[in-house]
Amino acid sequence: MPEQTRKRRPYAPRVPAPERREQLLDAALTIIDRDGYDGVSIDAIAREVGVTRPVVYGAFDGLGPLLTALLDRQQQRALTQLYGALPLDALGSTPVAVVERAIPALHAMILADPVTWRAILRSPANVPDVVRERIEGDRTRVRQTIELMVTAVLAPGADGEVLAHAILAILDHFGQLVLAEPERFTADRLVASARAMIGAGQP
Amino acid sequence: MPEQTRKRRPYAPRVPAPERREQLLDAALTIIDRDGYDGVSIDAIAREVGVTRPVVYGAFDGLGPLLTALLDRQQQRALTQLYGALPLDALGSTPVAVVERAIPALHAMILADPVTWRAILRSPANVPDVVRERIEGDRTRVRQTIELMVTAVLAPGADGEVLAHAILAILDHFGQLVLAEPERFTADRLVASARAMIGAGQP
DNA sequence: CCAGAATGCTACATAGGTGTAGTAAATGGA
DNA sequence: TCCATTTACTACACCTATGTAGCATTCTGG
Repeated sequence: MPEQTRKRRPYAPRVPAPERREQLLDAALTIIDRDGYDGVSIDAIAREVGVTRPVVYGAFDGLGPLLTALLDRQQQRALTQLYGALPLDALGSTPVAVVERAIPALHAMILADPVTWRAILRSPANVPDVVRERIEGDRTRVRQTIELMVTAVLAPGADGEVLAHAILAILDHFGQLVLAEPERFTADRLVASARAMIGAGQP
Repeated sequence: MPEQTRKRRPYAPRVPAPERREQLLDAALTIIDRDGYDGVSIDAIAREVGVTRPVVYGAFDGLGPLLTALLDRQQQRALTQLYGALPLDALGSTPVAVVERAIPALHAMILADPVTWRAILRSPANVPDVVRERIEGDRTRVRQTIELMVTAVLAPGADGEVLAHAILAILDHFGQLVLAEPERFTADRLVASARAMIGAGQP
């Protein structure tokens, strides 16, 4: 009987459940960074870790819960970084001063953890609903924070809502530029342009 | 033999090839608008039209070529609209004047053909390569046009490249706001905010 | 009215993904 | 040492999508 047990797959190293969960989340993040959100699937994650699908199902209830857990893990990190970088104590400061503090801080923040920020900034509209709603919610909250800063710094008559949208759109796009070409888009360069935009004639 | 010909599918209306092609492109656009780019597939398009897949393959060589054809059709329309709305004769004008002309024009343009613009503005990173490259190329060209306008209007020392990125990011996002909530984000409101941003103290 | 061209359908093979039931191996404590 | 637990694997059933070969139907011009 030579063909009896035809090459059983070698066992992957046995790993306790909690550690396996972390490992799977890492794998998911790696895939997102390498192949984009489209590449993420239970199957791809299992392959990335060198394990079979049932192992993944043993650790998470499916792709949605897994990605939610991934967000849970990255979210605190990211938001902490972000709120640390935003000059929340902007009251009484000038717009230019705010920009000159915020942009370099955000620039450094992104380059310090590019994988996380690529996953957030490049997150497309087609991610699983759980993920999209989550990221959208965070964006909204950040935008509202920006709105507070805007109305604190600018004339009270300004349209804080729209300005906050515009600022976040710029920051978002600047972030993507930095991630794509860090050497070309330095903090100084972005600050200079931001300063030019707020109006060179500002006090 | 009662079960001999078990319900053959009723023939869809016969349509000459060129008309069928248009119909399929319309269906693809409808699906993109309704379900996003993820919903688009040969299968979905065939279903949308009420026809079987081989019919689609008879008209196009696959999803890539079909979407390319769709872009071909929408592109001229969109770019014509866009370059008509952009104040290319900006030299000698003030930034505020440029904004006051451009934003209402863009606003009207988007609301006049929301389906096309949703397909462009919401196009995510994960569309088929053909489409992504195409839209990216167009964006780059538009951005370069903006860069020309910027350097024409602003001080020659300004960083045209970064400013063009920022402006396009804002316009892009404003477009999405208008598409999402046209009543809330009127042209006037967006113009006012843009004016505030270029600096209230500008001449 | 009746070919033959044009158009549409069925059916199949292929590929990748989901989720699960049942089984096999490793591990640690009695 | 041996058994129970934990962990991992196999195998299957199912789904959706791609792409194609061959057959069926409709239409049109002679």
